[in-house]
Amino acid sequence: MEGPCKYQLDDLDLQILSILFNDSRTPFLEIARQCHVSGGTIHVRTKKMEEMGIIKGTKLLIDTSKLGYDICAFVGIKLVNCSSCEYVSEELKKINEIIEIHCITGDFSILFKIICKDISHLHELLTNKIQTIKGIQSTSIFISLDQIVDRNINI
Amino acid sequence: MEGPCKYQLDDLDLQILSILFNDSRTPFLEIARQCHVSGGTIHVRTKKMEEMGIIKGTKLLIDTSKLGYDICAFVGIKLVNCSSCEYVSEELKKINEIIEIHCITGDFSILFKIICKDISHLHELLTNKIQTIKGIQSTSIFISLDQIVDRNINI
DNA sequence: GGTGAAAACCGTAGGCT
DNA sequence: AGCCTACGGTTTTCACC
Repeated sequence: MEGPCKYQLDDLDLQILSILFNDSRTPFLEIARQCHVSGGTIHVRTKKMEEMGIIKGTKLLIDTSKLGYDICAFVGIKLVNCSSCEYVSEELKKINEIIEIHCITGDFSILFKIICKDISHLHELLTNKIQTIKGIQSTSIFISLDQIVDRNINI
Repeated sequence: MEGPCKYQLDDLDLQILSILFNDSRTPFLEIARQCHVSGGTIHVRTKKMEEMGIIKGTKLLIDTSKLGYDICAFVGIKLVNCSSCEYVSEELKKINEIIEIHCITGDFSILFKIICKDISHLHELLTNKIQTIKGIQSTSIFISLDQIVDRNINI
């Protein structure tokens, strides 16, 4: 194995990924022009990377504040018992406003990202939906004042 | 104002968003069929939401572990002085492996998400690129063992 | 593995209701 | 504001190299 990654992607694959990172809707023919190959090749390569599971899809980026969701916060959870991690994350999953959940090492067992309309909405979700989940010892809130970067790794 | 959000989106707009949340590359004609309107209408609505800044674009979702980046971690930063927040985040922005940066309230001033090949890569970045930034007092690492959810809010 | 062209499909603009 | 039509561009496939 000589490539930089597990799946022996060649330079062309990486170049395609790099272009799609900047704009995931770049037409294949435009990518083809930039890479000096035919559109068919881009199609085959992209499909291959999708089948490999490298490209999982695309996510719509929206300005949640314009939808009335002004608060973005991270919440760290300490569990009474580590073994309840799976149960608690399954319960968190049911809450629509939670858009990212991670099991983590360190001071907390679970870290999640939540989007709320305002502080009282956050308060209500914490009190009535989150802190009522069995096995949670405590929650620590980190409200995002500003998201400065949201991008893909540049390979 | 009677809608659920600041920008008076109607049911059709919300339905379009909802479909795009599930798959941001759904063809307009397919959305049109699901919403029982013409493709042109979907085009106009989508363009309107882009112009309003509600739809900011799309982000390619990739399996970073398949690209050889096995470690995903959150890092909380305590600053010597709150006022250096902007400077520090600008410096962090220059590091490719950092894909998300937030200014936050709470125990930390800055929280960022970083993708690394392995633990030694993370160690190297922390020691040589991150902890050398002026104004950082301490860093706390939370390694993600499992990302369970990554989605948009379901309106 | 790549090419180039054909066919099917989609995005976009313009006119009409 | 939505519908329909038409055009230009894109995706996808496939025979050929």
